[in-house]
Amino acid sequence: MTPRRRDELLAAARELFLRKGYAATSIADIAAAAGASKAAVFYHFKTKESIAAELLESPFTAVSRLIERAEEQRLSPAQILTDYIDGAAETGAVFLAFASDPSTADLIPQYDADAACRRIIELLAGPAATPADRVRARAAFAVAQTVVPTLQEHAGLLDDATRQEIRAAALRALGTGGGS
Amino acid sequence: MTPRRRDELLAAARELFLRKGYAATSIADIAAAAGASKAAVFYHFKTKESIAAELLESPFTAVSRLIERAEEQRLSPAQILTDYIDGAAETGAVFLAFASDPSTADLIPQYDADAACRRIIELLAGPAATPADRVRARAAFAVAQTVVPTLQEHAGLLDDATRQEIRAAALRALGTGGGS
DNA sequence: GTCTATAAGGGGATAGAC
DNA sequence: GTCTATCCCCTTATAGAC
Repeated sequence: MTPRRRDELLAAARELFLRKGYAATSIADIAAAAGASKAAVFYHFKTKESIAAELLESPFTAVSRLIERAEEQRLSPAQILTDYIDGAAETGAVFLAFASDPSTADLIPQYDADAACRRIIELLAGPAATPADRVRARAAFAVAQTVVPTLQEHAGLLDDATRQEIRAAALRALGTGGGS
Repeated sequence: MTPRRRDELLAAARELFLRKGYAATSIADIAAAAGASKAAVFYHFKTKESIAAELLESPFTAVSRLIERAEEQRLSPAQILTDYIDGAAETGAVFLAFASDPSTADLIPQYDADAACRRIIELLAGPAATPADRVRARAAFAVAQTVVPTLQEHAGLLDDATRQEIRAAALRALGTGGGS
């Protein structure tokens, strides 16, 4: 009932997609990293794409929900950044890694990480944003993205102090007090 | 004497590497984008790698020289960030794009963009850096990297005001006055 | 469920005509 | 210099034995 192998393959795929990118990772790479054969991969997953889709599903819906809440409840930039950073830290930065991997553009149309990022930046910039506002919003979002390399250096774990430090830097980059 | 075709191919390759990433861009893509055949690409360039190497050479040496100067003359974080952003804006952000494309890791050992980025972050963090210092240095560097999407939105041109805005956001993220 | 073997296609790269 | 045609390997994906 518990297909352990499947999880090992999924974990191997995640690690490789994060380190080498989606396009540069082959099914053979994934199989070898999990100590299995290529055919085993295709027994557990229909296509290479579907592996990416499975890895991305939960992180992507988390970000989507954040965007919805931000729009409906008019969350402040500080709240958006905090939620985004916490979510990224918890889901192991898969969303960010895929969003910044150009070879995954248009891979899974339902999970358009790039569009989600652009929307978040718009929300950070505010309703009547000037070009300068957008530059600052992009800067703040870029700081939030540093959870990826930070996670990699901290062996997949982000302590609270580090998370706060990233959040503070993002807010400073945004250049506001963080209020509504 | 002036092989125009070569420059067109180089320009097409740059555009595609930036948009889709190195691994996801095929020789056929490059040839089609320049209105040529695959064989034409291999007449002008020995390998696909060599195209990347040629695109990366000038931006990489610019960054290398910045690192050398920063080490020898003990440049301040503000000076390093300013130079880096200006250099990135001038070289069309090729360096940054390759540095953030995971599929180019170890492509050209001489041009290790990732190592260069880590070195710059160390220099920004300072000699006796705490973990928090490193987080802030990474944040500032991440802000500098936003020249990539910003250039893309501004059709390859960064006006002085925008450049200053990015620079200011990076310095705020770093959390210092920008002094020595 | 996992394997070996293989099909089908795309990738980088070459040969040779023009 | 540029093309068409081709080579060969690697990639995704499938078939079928165990």
